Amino acid sequence: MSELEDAYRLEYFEEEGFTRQECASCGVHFWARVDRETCGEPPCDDYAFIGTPGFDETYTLEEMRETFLSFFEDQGHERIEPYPVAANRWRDDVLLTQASIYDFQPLVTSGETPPPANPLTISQPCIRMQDIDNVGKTGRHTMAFEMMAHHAFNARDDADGEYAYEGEVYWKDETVEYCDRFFESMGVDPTEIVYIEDPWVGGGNAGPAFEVIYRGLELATLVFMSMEQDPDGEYEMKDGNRYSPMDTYIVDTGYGLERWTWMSQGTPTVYEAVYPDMIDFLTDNAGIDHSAAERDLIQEAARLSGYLDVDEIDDLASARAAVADELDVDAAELTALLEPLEDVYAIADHCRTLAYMLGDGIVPSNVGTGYLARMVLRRTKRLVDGLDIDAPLDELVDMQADRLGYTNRDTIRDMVRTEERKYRETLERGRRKVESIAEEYAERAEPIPRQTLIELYDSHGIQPDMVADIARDHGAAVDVPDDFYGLVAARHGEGGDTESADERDTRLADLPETERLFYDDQERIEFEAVVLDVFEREDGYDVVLDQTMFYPAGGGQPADTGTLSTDETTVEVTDVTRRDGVVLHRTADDPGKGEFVRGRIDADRRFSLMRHHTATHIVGHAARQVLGDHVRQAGAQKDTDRARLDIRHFRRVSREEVKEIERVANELVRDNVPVTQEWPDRHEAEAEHGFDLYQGGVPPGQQIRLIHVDDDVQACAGTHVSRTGDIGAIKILGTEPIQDGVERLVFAAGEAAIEATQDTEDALYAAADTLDVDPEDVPETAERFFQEWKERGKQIDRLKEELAEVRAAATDADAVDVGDVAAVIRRMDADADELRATANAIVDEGAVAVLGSAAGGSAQFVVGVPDDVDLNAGEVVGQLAGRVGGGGGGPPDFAQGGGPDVDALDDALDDAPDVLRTIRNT
RNA sequence: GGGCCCGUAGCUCAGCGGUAGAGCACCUCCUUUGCAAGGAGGACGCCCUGGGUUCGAAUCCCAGCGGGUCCA
Repeated sequence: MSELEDAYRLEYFEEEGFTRQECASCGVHFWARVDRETCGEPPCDDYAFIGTPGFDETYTLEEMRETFLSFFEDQGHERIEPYPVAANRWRDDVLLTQASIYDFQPLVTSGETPPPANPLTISQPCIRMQDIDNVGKTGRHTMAFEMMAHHAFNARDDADGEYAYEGEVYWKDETVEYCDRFFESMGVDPTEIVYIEDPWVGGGNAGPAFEVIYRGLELATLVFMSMEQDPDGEYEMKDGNRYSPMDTYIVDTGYGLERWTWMSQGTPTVYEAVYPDMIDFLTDNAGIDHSAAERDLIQEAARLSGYLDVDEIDDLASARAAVADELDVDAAELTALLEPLEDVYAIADHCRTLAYMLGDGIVPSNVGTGYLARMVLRRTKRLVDGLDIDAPLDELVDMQADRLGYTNRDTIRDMVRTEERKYRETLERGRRKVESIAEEYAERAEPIPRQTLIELYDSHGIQPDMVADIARDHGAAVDVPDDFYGLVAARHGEGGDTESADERDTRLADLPETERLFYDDQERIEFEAVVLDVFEREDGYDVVLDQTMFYPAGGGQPADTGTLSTDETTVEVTDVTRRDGVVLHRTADDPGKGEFVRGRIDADRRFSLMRHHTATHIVGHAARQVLGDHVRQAGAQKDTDRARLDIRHFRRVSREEVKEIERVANELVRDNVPVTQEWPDRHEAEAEHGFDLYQGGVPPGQQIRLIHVDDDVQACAGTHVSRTGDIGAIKILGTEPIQDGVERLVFAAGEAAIEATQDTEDALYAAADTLDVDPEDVPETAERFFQEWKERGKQIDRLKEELAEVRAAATDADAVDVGDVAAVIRRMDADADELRATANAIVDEGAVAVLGSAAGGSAQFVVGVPDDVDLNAGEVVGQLAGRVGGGGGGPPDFAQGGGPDVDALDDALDDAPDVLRTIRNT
């Protein structure tokens, strides 16, 4: 780490008279214009702005954002619109946007695509779930925040590769100077600013960085991203990995909008500065009312709250006690005073988090970002209930959604209400389950075991403290282990990383990118090309051409098939893939390197895939119109006879909605609008259409291909029909839930739609034929038949009872004396039900019943014994069944059994009297 | 995407190889007519679907469908 020391010696520091100093308390190195004892950051120093704002003027959140952005605009930066908080919309390695630099990873930072502007400034909404436990308690942590930033993307002049930007815009000195100047524009005395050296590591990159401290508060972080992970790298960073310099180097700054606003107001906590209206509403509603003395105490405690960071202290209670000690008040009293306020702060923050998430189209679910949204919502709900706030949660979230300017507020509220209902149901289910378990253990005077506790949480989502509460009411003890969540994690085991060793074919890397002709004319099926190379594979050959009409598998569209012909031979193309821009045609035979070939693709297959692909766009578009703007693609797969589109939605799609989607989709087909493609600059496309472009993933490159169908625009590499009318018809075949929050729509397009409809009709006609009614009468008739069938079942049961009684009445005839009781031994070939009923009837007459049957292909016995007779029916059956090669058993008064040897049945029954006598006598 | 739990009467669930059960709700009668009333009787089940194991499956195994939950 010390190897980086030189990286912090800036000319700017020299010119401005900064000196490098070491904190007497924590030992970190920092730069300041005047000599200091400590680094300025808690716990080495206290907050020095609570009640005494640190800037000349006070700002609201909106004013501060605007001030920052226009300051950097004046310094030559272009202002960029913020990205969604759902970062998985443009990258697959993270779920949520946690910093402004996320917007530009990985394609811009690696130099593959250019930034939307350079340099640029932005205020990016972010969500950091890892801060969730700190929210409300420290006074400065928020889960949702805006990171104001300016970025500059530089590439080394001596770099080997080609990069989407070149040269140096600016680097460390300018970045620190901008920071100083922005502080000065706020009226800050520059001698109070401290730059702490704090190397940064994250996401495979690293570099030197400064934390910027003013009056005890970290207001900005200036990161100089310049290294990438490299096992042979010369620098070892704090994460234990080695890093080496990279060809691009990037200024990555983060100015916390909320903290700057807070600094300007000097309120006890950041929350009061950021959303004062909501805090007022919540405190009022929760009935929190403080005396002047209490308010003073709260303010005093706030000054010291910087010590409370649950990540850095062992025990919140003792840290709180230390604060109480300092203020000379009772710790319990202080806690009682602060805790409701902390919950109010947390609620306001969580509601903002939810507004961002749901507003940006995250649908609550059991996976991915949806699961995070669900967790936040449930936590918020618990806090709201804990404070007895009677405003509905959807209204609280809506207050933040309104403030943040979202337009889909009705959908947001709908999703919140749906989630609340699901949570309530889960809690009710859990309560019943825990109650019955608690009663059981209370009765046995045992504590509820850990294993049960863990299972309740893991399988039913019931928090251990809730189990403890309910158990106490029922008088059962619970032992909640300290490392409870660790035990849960252990239950899940280790998730092994699967490494994909992608062996690069050097011959392949030397080949030029294959020209893709299918974009020029998507309906052509023949072309000519030159075979550039042929790779022998285990099961055939991969043929590389200079240009091709074959579509390689991708974007949920399967590859084309067809033939490649030379003058001498024709080879079948069975699969087509694309690697690093090179299209590989899999064939059974080698057409010959350097040969001139005519390619011909299977037109029926391709056109069917095209119809399904365009239909997928249309169905998605229609679903968005019918279900709401939050609907987006979660996956898609096209085939020749059907396609499926997985969409994010917070409810099952009803039959009515399916019909409506189908109607809207077919309307678009009948309108016969043109389907067009274009290759605009990616940033222009993003600016014009937003990230909803990337329904099927984010393509690399400076230019991206867009497909327009009516108002629908998507980045898409697939092949499409030229007019919607070419699809013919779209038939939605069904829906199925893929996971919570994701519904699959299965549909067929064109001829496949007709065939699918015919298949459905065939099934109906077959049913109608069997029932011998008209197709339209099938539902009614089926209903009637089913009712009648059930009625007959009952009737048969009644008749069997009667029959059994009649049979039993004839007992005397073939009764045998077995000691002092009578036994009826009889063969009657009937099913098990009848045997049982008859045996029961005989037992009611006071006799032992031994019945045998060969019905149903096997020998069966039923033995019944009256209450007052000392004979074990199970033993009898066991012995008899043994004689027919099987087994049996049951309770002492009524047993059943049998075996496969039907021929031995009569002999077994003949032996039955002896068996009975023997068993009675032993 | 992975793990775990659950599908039985209208509802909530028990039963976990041997004749399908309880509470609530429902219907009839009695007693009362005071806030979850009491008593007697009654009706109500493709035990999610399809395979397998077994003499025998609601019960065990496999697959599917449906619901829930935890984790990444």
